[in-house]
Amino acid sequence: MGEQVVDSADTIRIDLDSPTPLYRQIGDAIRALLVAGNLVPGDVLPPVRRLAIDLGLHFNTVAEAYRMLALEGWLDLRRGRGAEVLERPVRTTAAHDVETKFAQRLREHVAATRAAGLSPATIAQHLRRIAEGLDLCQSP
Amino acid sequence: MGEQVVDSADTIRIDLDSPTPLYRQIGDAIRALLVAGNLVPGDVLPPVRRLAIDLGLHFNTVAEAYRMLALEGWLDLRRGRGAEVLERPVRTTAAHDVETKFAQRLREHVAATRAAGLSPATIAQHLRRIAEGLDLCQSP
DNA sequence: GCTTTTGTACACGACAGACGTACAATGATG
DNA sequence: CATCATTGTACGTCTGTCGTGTACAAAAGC
Repeated sequence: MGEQVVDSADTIRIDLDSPTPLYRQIGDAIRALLVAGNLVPGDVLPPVRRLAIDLGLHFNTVAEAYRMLALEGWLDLRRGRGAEVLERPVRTTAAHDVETKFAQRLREHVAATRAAGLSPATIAQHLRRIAEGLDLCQSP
Repeated sequence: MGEQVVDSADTIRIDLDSPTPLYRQIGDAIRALLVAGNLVPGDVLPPVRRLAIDLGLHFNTVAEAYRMLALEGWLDLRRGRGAEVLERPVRTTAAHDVETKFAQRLREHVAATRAAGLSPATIAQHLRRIAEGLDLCQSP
C-alpha cells in the first residue's frame, strides 16, 4: 500500500477556458480514477504543491479539490501526512432525483457534443463502451 | 410553421442549487430539445418574460440563454418579434479535441453518478438507450 | 398613431474562484 | 531530543461572473 498512481498531467486534463471551476475539474477527474479503481484505499495522492506544479496551477486550488473529495469520504486528509485514499462504502442508495438528473445531464451533454460536430455514431460508440465497462464492474 | 413547443417547466428543469449558471442550464436544456428535433426551424420560443415566469426566474436570465443559443446559430433573435428557430447545418466536422473532452466528461459524469449511489446497471441502461436513439437518428 | 409586446443595454450588488502569504502539524534527520 | 523540511490549513485580496433592477428601442397589433 501507499503507491502514487496519479501521474498528474498524464491522467488529469485541465481546460482553462471551461466554465467549470478548476478545483472541480481536478476533483471530478480524480473521482473518476477512484471509481474506476485506478486509485485504491491505501494509495497516497501527490502533495498539493507537486500536483499543482504539474498542472500549472496554484496549490490552494488543488487543496480545494482534495477537500471536496475528503468531504465526500474519499480521502483522509491530514497536514504533514498527505492525502490517503480511504475505504469508501459504495452504497447503492439510488434516489429518484439522482437518476433523473443524470439522464437529463446525459442528454444535454450528448446534444451539446452533437452540436459541436461529433458524429452520432462516434458518440454512440463511446456510450456503449462505457456501458460495457459498467457491466463487467458489477457482476463479473 | 410557428408553433410553440417549449412548455416551460414541463420540459425544462432548473436546479437552483447547481453550480452551473441558470442561463446555461436553460440554454443546455433548449439545445437538447433542438438537437432532438422537438424544436424545428420555424418554431417560435416563448417570450423571455413568459418563460422566466414559468421557471420562476428573471427575464434577463432567460434572455442570456437565448443569446447563447443565438451565438451558436440556433435562433434568430429580434426585438419585438421573438426568438425563432433557424435552419442550422449540422456539420459533422469532428475535431479530435471535441471527442476527447466528450469522453472524459462522460466518464466523470458516470463516476460522479456512481458515487452518488446509482447502480451501474441503471446507468448502463440509460447509456444504451441514448446510444440506440443516436443510431435511429443517423440512418433509419 | 398609439399602445402593447418583445428583446437589448447597462449599471449594481453579491458571491465564488484563483491566487498570495503566513501558519500549524507531522515526520525525517542529526 | 532539537531542528528542519514537508504538507495541509487559514485567511485576506482581487478579479470576474452571475443574477437582478431599471430604462430603452424596435416590431407588431389595434
